[in-house]
Amino acid sequence: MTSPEFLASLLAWYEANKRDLPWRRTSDPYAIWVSEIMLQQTTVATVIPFWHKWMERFPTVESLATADEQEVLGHWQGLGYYSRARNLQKGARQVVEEGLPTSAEGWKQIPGIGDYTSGAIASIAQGLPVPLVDGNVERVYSRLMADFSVGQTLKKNAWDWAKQTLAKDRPGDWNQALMELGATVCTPQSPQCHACPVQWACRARERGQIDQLPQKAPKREWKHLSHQAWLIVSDGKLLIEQVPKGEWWEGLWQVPRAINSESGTEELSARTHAVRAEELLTINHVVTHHKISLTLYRAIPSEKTPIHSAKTWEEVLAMPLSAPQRKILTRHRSSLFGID
DNA sequence: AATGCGGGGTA
DNA sequence: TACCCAGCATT
Repeated sequence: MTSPEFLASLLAWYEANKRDLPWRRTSDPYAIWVSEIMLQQTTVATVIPFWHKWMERFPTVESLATADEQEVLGHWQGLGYYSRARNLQKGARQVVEEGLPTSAEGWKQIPGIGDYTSGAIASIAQGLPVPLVDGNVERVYSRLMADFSVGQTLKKNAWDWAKQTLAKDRPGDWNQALMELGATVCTPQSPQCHACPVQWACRARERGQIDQLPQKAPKREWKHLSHQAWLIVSDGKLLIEQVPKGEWWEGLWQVPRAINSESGTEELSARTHAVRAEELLTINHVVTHHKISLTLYRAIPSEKTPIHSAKTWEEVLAMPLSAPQRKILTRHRSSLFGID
């Protein structure tokens, strides 16, 4: 498996078939770092436009380190998992203080960087001989070696294999070749085995078990959540608030929201000094293993309602909002004014 | 080892 | 709806 033929076949295939991704046109460790963080649990196609906009606004570690957090979150809006953005800025500040890490272990000390990302930056941006395992590598490994294990066991086996297999003279290309194979040929559904440069080395293909690998872990149960949000309009402006620290969507903005219950209604009433009126619409939002039902109500402000902090529709929609808030506000506005 | 994170595109 | 994406941090 670690034969010279195996390494040479995959590397040659990579050279001839690699996608032209924007972060492959730079060797700037910061630019590659940004791409790797964005690519955590996020597809390449989604990331590309965000990466361009980010690099335009925050072209250097210094520019990110000194940026306003609201602007950082704003540029992340739509990518999700916002702790990635907060950690990226923390990391930028750390690097400005201490300099760039010079090893995978060093990168791992930076918030938001774990086993995969430290290996990726060290090997791709710095040419260091360290392995990596992501979802692609795990799948490629499980098929090549016909490993039917699941979860942590599969992950550990894949790491052991990646360490042994690593092409130490070209670690960055090798790691990307493995991931590229998984992303474009050895795909989860309908893998293109006939186009695979190492099909001759694949035990799952030899045994006709490609469709059974990798083995899936049992899926988790859905958790159902019900939230309510209040649309408090005064003089054409909406009352909004920043999500407090420790809550979901911390640091983003929202129209006042609580769980959809008696106590939630009381809480919102106490917080906004408004009175809940008619129901406007409900949206469903799915994230990870949660199904969130969010209902928007109109609410009537009182004299004590802090309407001085209200903002126009345009201002609100320009702020960093959580996905469900953006969805429900956009949908309601279009039903009001017939615009998107 | 399991879970929280609180997204999003695609078949 | 199901699947899963260049995962990480916390418990």
